[in-house]
Amino acid sequence: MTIDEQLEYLKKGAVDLIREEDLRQKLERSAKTGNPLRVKWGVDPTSPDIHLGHTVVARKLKAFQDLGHLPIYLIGDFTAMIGDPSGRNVTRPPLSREEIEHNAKTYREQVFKLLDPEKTEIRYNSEWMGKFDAADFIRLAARTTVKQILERDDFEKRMNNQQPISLHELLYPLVQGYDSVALECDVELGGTDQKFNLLSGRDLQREYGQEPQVVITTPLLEGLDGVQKMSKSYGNYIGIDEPPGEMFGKVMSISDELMWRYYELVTDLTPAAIADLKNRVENGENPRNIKVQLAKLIVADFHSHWEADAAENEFNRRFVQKEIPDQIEEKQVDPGVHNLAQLVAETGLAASKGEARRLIEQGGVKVNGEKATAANAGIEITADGVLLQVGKRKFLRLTVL
RNA sequence: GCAUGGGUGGUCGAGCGGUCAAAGGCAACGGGCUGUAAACCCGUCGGAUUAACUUCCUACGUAGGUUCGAAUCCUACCCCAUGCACCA
Repeated sequence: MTIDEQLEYLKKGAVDLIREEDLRQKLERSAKTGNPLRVKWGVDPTSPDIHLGHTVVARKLKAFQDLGHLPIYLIGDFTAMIGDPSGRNVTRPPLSREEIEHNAKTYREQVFKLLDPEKTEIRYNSEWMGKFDAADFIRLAARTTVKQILERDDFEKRMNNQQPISLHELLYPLVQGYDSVALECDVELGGTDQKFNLLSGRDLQREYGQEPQVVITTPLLEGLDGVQKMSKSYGNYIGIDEPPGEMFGKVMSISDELMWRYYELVTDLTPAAIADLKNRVENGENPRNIKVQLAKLIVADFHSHWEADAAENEFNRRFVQKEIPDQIEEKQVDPGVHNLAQLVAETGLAASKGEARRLIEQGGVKVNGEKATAANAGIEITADGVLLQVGKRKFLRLTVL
């Protein structure tokens, strides 16, 4: 690829590229000297799972890797030990060394579903931040001004909305920025919400006499609800560790509109190919088909093609032909006659007896495939077992103890 | 420390003595329809209890109080925000 082509490739889907000219220079120099660019992606190991939203950035990292550059996967274990700044109302408890180590490990495994581990550097910011003493920290803090830090969009908003900002949050951009100094990064990637922090790396590198890194931000992927950004705490995420069937189903549950966003951000399809799909829908093709294709692409990315096919088949059988799944969880109960609502609640299919009753009244509960009508019906659990279904997705086979 | 304004259900956010288990939005859940776990429409959305109209309990920062009656008024406390306190 020519430098121009590389630039185009790296720009795809990015929101900010600061500055393009700097990136061009770095690419040119790298091509000349043969030294790969050092490209950092920092993650916060407070929650152990990577979801689809993270992969938007990870893909960009992979793009650099594919061009022969060096991804640096930075695990922010030091910052994690202090606590999490993004927990706006809830201050999450600091994690222990062991928890962080554990999370970092799963992170590593997961990210290598996308990246080539042989060509990736994994670093921890405790390597250098852990050696900082209070004096070092104060010296670092002296490199910036309060006003500069408060320019960060979300700080400004929170100031205006009278929401609290604790002091240590102001230090985060500094620590994150210093990581770039320590790693001598050429490029740093992150979601658009990271823009300020990434830029602060540029500033600090300049302060420390280094060439400032290039900053590339990627859009934040909306979660399944299509409203909020994908995040574990909103429960609207697709974890890349999830089983194929689950993953497939979740993709199918996003709205037709949102699916385009997923195509753009988490698949390798070119803009032209996506435009083509859109065209097909406009010309009357069922968006469902296009969504199935998306679901398969995503499942195949993190599992395999055959598992993607299997997930599709399973999905069709269950939701199109409304058959019951092959694998059903079993639970043992005492033999004899049970009150239905009670049973549904006790087995965890509903959160409470009241909810169970409501579900039954609304026709959401089936016993052996028959819609249950009376909440207080007695049902007998025999040696043959009883198949209990709540809604379309929850199945449970009850057998005698 | 003082002053002012706040703390409401998963979340945002109304209510400011009774008709409040608490409007409305969002999220979630069930049903219908369909092209799917999409869109749309309908319903549900603290817990227990009754076949059911019901009844009971728990809940509006915490603890008390006033009142026949409190999320709403008073007192104390806790927490949050903003401002003031220095430069006279």
